[in-house]
Amino acid sequence: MSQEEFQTLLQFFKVLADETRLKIVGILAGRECSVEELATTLGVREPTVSHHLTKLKTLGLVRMRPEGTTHLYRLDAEALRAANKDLLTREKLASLVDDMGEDAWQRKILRDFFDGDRLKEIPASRKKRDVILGWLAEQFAPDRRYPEPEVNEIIKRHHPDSATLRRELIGGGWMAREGGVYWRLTRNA
Amino acid sequence: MSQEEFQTLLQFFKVLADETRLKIVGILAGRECSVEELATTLGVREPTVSHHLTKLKTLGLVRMRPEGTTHLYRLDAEALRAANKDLLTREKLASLVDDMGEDAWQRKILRDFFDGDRLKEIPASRKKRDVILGWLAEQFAPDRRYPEPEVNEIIKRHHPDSATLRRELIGGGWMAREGGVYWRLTRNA
DNA sequence: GTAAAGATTTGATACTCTTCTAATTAAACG
DNA sequence: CGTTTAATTAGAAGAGTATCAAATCTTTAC
Repeated sequence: MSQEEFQTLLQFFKVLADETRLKIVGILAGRECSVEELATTLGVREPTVSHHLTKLKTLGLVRMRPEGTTHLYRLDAEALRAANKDLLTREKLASLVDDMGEDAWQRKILRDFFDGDRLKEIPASRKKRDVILGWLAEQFAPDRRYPEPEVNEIIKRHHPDSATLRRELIGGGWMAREGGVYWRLTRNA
Repeated sequence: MSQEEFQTLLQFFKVLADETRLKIVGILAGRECSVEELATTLGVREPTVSHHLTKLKTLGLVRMRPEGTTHLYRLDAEALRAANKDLLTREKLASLVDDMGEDAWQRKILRDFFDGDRLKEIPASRKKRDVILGWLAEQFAPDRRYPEPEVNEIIKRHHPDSATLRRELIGGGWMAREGGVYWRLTRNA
């Protein structure tokens, strides 16, 4: 599962989302630098630079090499290339949240529009109506055939306007009809 | 010039460096959503989602399509691909700060170690010594030849230990010697 | 071994930005 | 045209974090 991967990506953006830190990365892309040199170049104090460098180190973006008492930092080009590789493809992003589905929202819609088994009203917005129709379709067995009067009866358990809802179930592709007989379609996931 | 480009990149990271916002991008990568749907899915209030969506809009990462009174948002896949393209190559980063050179730091070193024309001491650290030696080399004309006594004399204007400094100038590649004659080298940039 | 240089850690302050509630706007529908 | 639904804007409270000064640590140099 990709919850960790999501957090990694988020951490990556957080680390780079600071002006000073991004400048440090830019400077180190060009040359090896000591902490003091970075501080004077950036116009900040050494502790600030140290602080930022530790954050960059957690991503593995910079490497340190001691020389005497000074610490020379440089950019890890390999890590940079790896990080940039497919950082933001649509597929990657979608996969990071694919487990966080639409369920929560759909449950809320059902809660909002149902009073027990009774449908309080038919939602005006298409997306909400689809949620209701999806639920309604599930009240029919997938492998059975229903004559029109039975369809109406089942719908009327939940809402009086069976004609409109029956039409919507057909038009939305939730159910099919041939002659006077109806059956439920299993929807494209 | 690339100051604007730097700010753009920084802004990009800032916008994506938020957990809620990154989740929104992930969700919209998979399907078109209303503000309300995003809110319930994420477990936050609508105004919060609106706030994040405006930030994402400034990057052009999301597009809005009104349907009735609801606003349906979707990810702009083209913008995403463009943003990801070479986001973080070393060359790109280096070019973003190439005008912010080492000058500030070098001036500080010269200020620290010089008292007027007199070099107070020879820095122990290699990088600092290089700055001093670079300055010292500039005291020699690039197209002249200097006998050793003259080299010593020029160095002694700034520091008594002409022997050490003369050796360092040769060893560091700042000057060259043949027989008893010295001349300045123009350094690799 | 003591001192000095350079870097890091600690603790405090200030600032930015997320999130909320409440108020406002925009659009559809009777 | 008012009413309702959905979204946005305004304003405030709170969390997170960049920065600094002071203290500590670590390594070299005399």
